[in-house]
Amino acid sequence: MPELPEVEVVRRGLHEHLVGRQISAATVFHPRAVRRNTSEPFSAALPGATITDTARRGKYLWLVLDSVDALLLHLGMSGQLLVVPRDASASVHQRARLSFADGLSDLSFVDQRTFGHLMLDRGGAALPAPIAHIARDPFDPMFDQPAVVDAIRRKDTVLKRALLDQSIVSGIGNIYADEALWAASLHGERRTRGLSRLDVSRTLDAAREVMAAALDQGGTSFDALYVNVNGASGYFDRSLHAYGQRDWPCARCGTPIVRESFMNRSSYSCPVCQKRPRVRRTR
DNA sequence: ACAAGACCCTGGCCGC
DNA sequence: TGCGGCCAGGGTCTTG
Repeated sequence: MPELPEVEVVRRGLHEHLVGRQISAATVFHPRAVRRNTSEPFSAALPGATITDTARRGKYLWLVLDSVDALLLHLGMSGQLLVVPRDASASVHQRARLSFADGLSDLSFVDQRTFGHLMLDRGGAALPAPIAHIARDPFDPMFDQPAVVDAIRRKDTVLKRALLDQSIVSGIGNIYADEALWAASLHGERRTRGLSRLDVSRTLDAAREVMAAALDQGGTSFDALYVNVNGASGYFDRSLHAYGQRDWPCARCGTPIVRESFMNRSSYSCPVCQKRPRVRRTR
């Protein structure tokens, strides 16, 4: 499940393998992979373009092209970008493929659950238009933490929901949200308006730290669906303290970690270190 | 304007 | 063994 660290690992791999190469063909195999465009722009606009750079914001990454266009990529939950030999047979779940003029290798986009997608942005802006609403992530040099802290505290919502809101701070998904909350000893259901600036800031620091640690180790992987461009899985899951650790002892106090339902997904936390707020009675 | 829930999708896994 | 149902969950859209 790619969040910021996993996407960054992929971006680095793509940068190493793709910059300077000229695209010769772009083929789309599944309409959902290009649902925010049609498939036409890919086959029409990409051939002949040279990849000059790569970039990332939050969980989105993009290839900068000398044609002024940008090829935006989002991995969704199960997307993989694989640099494969040109004659390699396609995975069953291959959704799109780029070939290059040098013929050295292809880029294969593989995505079992089809939440990932490609977008062609023709604006030429520094930040592609389709992700103009995505906030800076905690690794962005321009990330303004005091402003983000205030934005979170202005929201009428709970802390975990705010952490997952990509328009406030990007890159954090369910896994790193749970890890950051555990590290900050805060329950995700805490109302953001009742939190101190310090508590919110500590949580953001924790998110940055846990994602940095994951990045050092090549990203997190749980179900072999996430792999980097060479097909190697990350292994940060061995270092998790909360996510997926139901019934395992909390590393701080030994209390078994509990799983709770939240936003149609799972939240993991320590019932002692992360005190659940009292539910406000609504008459 | 804003918050919250629905929906999209596939395959592994579980219980019956 | 077969099958229904659940689970994983980011982002966008719809509803309230």
